[in-house]
Amino acid sequence: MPRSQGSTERAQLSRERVLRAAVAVADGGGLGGLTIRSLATQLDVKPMSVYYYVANKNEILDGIVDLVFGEIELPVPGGDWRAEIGKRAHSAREVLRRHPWAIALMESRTSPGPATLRHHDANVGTFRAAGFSVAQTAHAYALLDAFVYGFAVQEASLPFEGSEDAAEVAGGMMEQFSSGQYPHLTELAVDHVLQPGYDFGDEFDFGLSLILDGLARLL
Amino acid sequence: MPRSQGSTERAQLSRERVLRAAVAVADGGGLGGLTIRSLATQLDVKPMSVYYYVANKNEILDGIVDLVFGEIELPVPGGDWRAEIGKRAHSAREVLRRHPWAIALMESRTSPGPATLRHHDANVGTFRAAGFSVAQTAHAYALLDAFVYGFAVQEASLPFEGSEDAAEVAGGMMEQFSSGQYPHLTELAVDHVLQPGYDFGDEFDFGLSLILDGLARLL
DNA sequence: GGAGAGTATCGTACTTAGTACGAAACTGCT
DNA sequence: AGCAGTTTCGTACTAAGTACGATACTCTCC
Repeated sequence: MPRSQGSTERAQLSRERVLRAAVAVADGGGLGGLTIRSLATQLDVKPMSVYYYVANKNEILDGIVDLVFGEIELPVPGGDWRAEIGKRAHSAREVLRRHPWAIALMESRTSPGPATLRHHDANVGTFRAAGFSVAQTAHAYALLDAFVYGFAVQEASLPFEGSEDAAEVAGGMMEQFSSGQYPHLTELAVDHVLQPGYDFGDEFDFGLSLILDGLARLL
Repeated sequence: MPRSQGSTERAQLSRERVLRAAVAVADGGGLGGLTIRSLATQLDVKPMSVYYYVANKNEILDGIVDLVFGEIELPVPGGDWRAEIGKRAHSAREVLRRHPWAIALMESRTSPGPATLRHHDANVGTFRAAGFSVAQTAHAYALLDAFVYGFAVQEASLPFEGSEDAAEVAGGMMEQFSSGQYPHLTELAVDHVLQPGYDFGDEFDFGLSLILDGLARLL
């Protein structure tokens, strides 16, 4: 019974709408909160209706990973490679921050969608245009992406957001720290991480610069 | 009814045995294959028996993450920092290769166990002993771990193991490649990744060296 | 050596989630 | 109107986490 009463006109479903709604649900409640039923609720339909547009939940997961890849700004081959690669690294980090659940997914999905392939192609192309050999490009891209993904993993696992609430969260761990068993961790926490103004996110630029410097030396 | 017939003496359960069995199940069938029922089968008991040793499945997940951290070789503060840090990076990579499911877990768990804390403490201590300032240690460790985790994520998402079967797996993707839409990816695949002898794992040493070189320059 | 008390294991059953199967409601054509 | 194609939904089965309480075994302490 589509578009039932004619008055409360409900937009048509579509694969696109299903996947976008899935992203919204995951953003709100994590991957665990994404169930066919929660997705159906979000779309204001009954669970089985979404199965007209996707074969199964796996297809939804593949689909939203590709949507996320599509949100990352593409580097432009032929431009200033440091700027282009840096730009897309920052963009990727932002996107993964917006959709932390995507990191876990990218690991388990094995069938890349078109946005994913386009994304990788643009990156590889940027390195090649900058003068990196094919082998060097493989090295560089593997390293850079390992850093971006890994940083996102770390950032996602932080139990706090920003620097303000770091202190209180750390309070709980401090009980274990105060046993004196972890002196170096304690020092790092007390003298650095818990200081006002500390933002783990700043570590991203340090790492990115170090890596880009190292890569530049290859040329 | 413990140790029932006296003859088929079944070893006592324990939290330790439960967690080790959980690791074994996850190693065999991935995180998805780890259910209370599959775990119980592995232990040769009935599902509810494991709940005597753990409060819920979450506790199992926290527990096995800590077990995995415990498998990683610790660096020794005060030794040759490059060697020590490099050793633990390789060890971490090996361990994460043995237990690929652990990567996804580390992201979502927020209550570190003792092995986890000990691990981080040893790393931080090694940097400090090498002469890195507290702030530099934070930079260095964040960068290094981002790389190690990120590399593990990438390695886990490879649909093949070793270089032999790369070719056939790539065959499927090639259909999309051959459309000519992804020229740089195609070049990378054909001229490099699919060449005999290519092993993605080798990229690890390149990245690790580049990072350690960059860090050494800080001192 | 029997009576609790404590320890370890299990049976039953409820809940949530994915989804197969087919019915039903609506659309546009003829 | 009648029919075919499209879209949505109702019912129901299965798998998995786990609450609750029963059951069986072990270890004191008299």
